[in-house]
Amino acid sequence: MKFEPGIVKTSFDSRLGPMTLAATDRGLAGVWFDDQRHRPDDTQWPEQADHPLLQQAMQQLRQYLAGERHRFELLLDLRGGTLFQQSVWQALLQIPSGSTTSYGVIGQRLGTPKAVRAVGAAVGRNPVSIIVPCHRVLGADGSLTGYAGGLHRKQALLKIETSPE
Amino acid sequence: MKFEPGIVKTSFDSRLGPMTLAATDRGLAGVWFDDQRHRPDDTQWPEQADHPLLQQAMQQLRQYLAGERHRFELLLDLRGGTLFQQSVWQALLQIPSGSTTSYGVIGQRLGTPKAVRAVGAAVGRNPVSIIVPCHRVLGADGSLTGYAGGLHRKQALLKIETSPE
DNA sequence: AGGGACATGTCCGAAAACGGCTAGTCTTCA
DNA sequence: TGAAGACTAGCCGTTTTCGGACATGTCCCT
Repeated sequence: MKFEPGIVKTSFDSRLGPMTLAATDRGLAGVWFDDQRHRPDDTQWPEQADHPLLQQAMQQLRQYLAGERHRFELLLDLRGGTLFQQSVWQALLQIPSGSTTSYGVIGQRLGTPKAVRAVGAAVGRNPVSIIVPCHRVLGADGSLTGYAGGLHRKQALLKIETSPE
Repeated sequence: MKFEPGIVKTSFDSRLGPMTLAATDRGLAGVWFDDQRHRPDDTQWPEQADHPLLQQAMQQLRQYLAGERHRFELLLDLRGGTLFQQSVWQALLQIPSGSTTSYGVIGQRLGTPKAVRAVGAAVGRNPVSIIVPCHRVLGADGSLTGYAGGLHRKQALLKIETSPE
C-alpha cells in the first residue's frame, strides 16, 4: 500500500489500546491499532496532533467506543490499495452498524463470487479500522474468523454495536 | 526507474535523430534518442516546449553535436535509479571530453572491482544520454562494446569529441 | 460428518535469468 | 614464435519469474 507524501499522523490511547490516525489533504486515510498486522511503516510521517480532521476522528472514535455513537461523519481518503481492494472497502461501508455479513456475500455483490479468499485478504488490508467496518465480516457459518487487530478486539467491537443503549 | 509527477518533456530533431528531453523542478532529468533502449514510458508526461531548462539543454546539445561545444552547463536531476546506479552515473561525469575509460576501471573507482557487468548494466540505464557521457566507456581492450542508442551513435559521438576543431 | 481439491487477487520472499564485462585458456594461421 | 580470434568460467546489481500464503466457500467423494 502506498501513501502520498503529504500525509500527517497522530496517536492516542483508546479503550482498546493505543492507536494511530493518518490524514491526507483529501480525508482520513488510516486508523490502526499500534500492534495490529499489515500496519504501514509510518516512521517518516510528520506528527500533527492539532490537525482538525484527526481531532474530529479521535473524538468520534472515543464516542463510538463508549457506545455513544453509531455512525461516523468523516471524509475518507481510501485511494491507497488496488482497484479490487477499494471495491471491497466500499462494500464494507454498506454494512449497517449492528449487522454482519460474510466474505462470500461480499464476493457475490462484487460480481466475483468465487474470489472469496481474495476478499478475505482485501478485508484484512483495510487501512481505516473500525470506521470502515471490517469487523462486521464473519465466516459463512457466523464464526469469528480473523481480525488484523486480534479476535478479542473484533468481538469487543461487535459487542458494542449490539449492546442495548 | 521512477520519475516524479511534476515532470515535463519536449522533443526535437538532432543531427543523430529525433530526441526527447525531460525536466523536473530540480533539473534536467532525461535525454533520450526516441528509438533507444531502456526508454521510459513518457506518454503521460505533459509537453512544455518553452521550458527554459529544456530550451537551454536543446541548444547546448545542438552546439555539442556540431562540434562547437565540449562541456555542458546544465543543472542535472539524477535522482531516479538505485544507489549503485547513481554512483556509476556520477563516475561517468568525471570522464573528461575526448578521453575514454573502461567498465572495469569504473568498478575499481567505486570500490567494487569485480562488479563489472553490474557497471555495464548501470551505464546502459543512464537516463541523460550524451550529457552524462556513457559513450566514453569502452571494453577493457578498447573495443566498442555497446550503446543503448546504437553503436553507430556511440562512434559518432566519440568522433565528434576527438576531431580537430 | 469429515477430508480434499479448487477457485481468486495480492503480497512477499526466494530463486533464477540477464546483461553495454574480463581475464584466462586454447586454437589457428602466418 | 606470436598475434588475433573463439570459448569459458567467474563476477554482481537488477529485473523477472515463480511458488506459497492468506481473516473463505463450494463441491464432490467417502
